[in-house]
Amino acid sequence: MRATTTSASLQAGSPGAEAWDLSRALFGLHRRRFLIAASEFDLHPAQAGALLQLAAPLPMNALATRLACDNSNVTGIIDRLEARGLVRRRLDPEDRRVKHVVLTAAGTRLRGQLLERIGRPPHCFERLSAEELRQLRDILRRMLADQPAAASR
Amino acid sequence: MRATTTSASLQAGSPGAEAWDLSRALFGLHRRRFLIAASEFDLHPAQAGALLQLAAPLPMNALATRLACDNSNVTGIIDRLEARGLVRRRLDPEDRRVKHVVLTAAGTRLRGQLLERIGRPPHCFERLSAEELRQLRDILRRMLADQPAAASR
DNA sequence: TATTGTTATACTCTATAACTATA
DNA sequence: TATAGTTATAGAGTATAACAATA
Repeated sequence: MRATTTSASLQAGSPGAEAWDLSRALFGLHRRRFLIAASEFDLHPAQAGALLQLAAPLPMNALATRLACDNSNVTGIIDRLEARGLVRRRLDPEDRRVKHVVLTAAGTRLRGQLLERIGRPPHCFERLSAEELRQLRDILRRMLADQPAAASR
Repeated sequence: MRATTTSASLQAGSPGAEAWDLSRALFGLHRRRFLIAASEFDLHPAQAGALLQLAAPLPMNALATRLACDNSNVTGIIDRLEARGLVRRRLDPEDRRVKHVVLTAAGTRLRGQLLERIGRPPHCFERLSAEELRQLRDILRRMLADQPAAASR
């Protein structure tokens, strides 16, 4: 027995708990697609993950937070993406400690190709009716509204 | 312009496409939780991923498929989990080429602790009503019904 | 004094290819 | 001949700690 503040619909065996279990099964499917897509572009998973985070320029620091890894790892990952001409470092004129990671044209193109692969809904989405897809979208919208990308729990 | 066989509710900008985009945002959140939980138990992400796959014993081979990596990687990952007393290799009496990876008592315990961390729905689930959680569960159930864990697209 | 990013180190993961044992 | 798993190798990721530059 554990005392929690969780609402009834989120406790073990509840609809919420089961919905999260099923979500995690879907994550596994997505993860495999992601790994396969990354390898097809000769990207290490961590490199592909970094590229995907770079919809807009991001300080090294923020990138480390999003990738849930140490700052020192980002140095190496960005080094190699930079050597491949996919990103560049841009100094922040307002705080000269900070470096922003910016996609090059080639990086933008490759990121787009990566998104074409993993951005397409998986086949199991085709099992749903148009009405169910709308319901799913609306529920996820409400769940994720105003959630900063780098958050959280 | 690309010719696809995708139904109207899955094309770019459609409810289905947006639902998938939002799902991927949720995956990112889950991924960060997973990485943090793994490091708290001194597990490399790949080791934690392997442990999570081991709800039941699994041949090395099948584990490699689920982790979307080469067989040769699984050898090292399982070596280290075995050295830590979390899993053991069990020979298959029917096909002596095959080794099944089985959780030890300690491995079962650690896997349970890991699941306590990442198996709890994230805070954003609390934004949903009981009715919405039921809807979400039902939609995901239909989407994932009869999908083998190691599948697919 | 704290923060950003880098470097150095040790360990782990990853893919590839070659190898052994078994089918 | 094909498959399951291991080994060897080279390159990359990962955490930790120490460091320089900047705030």
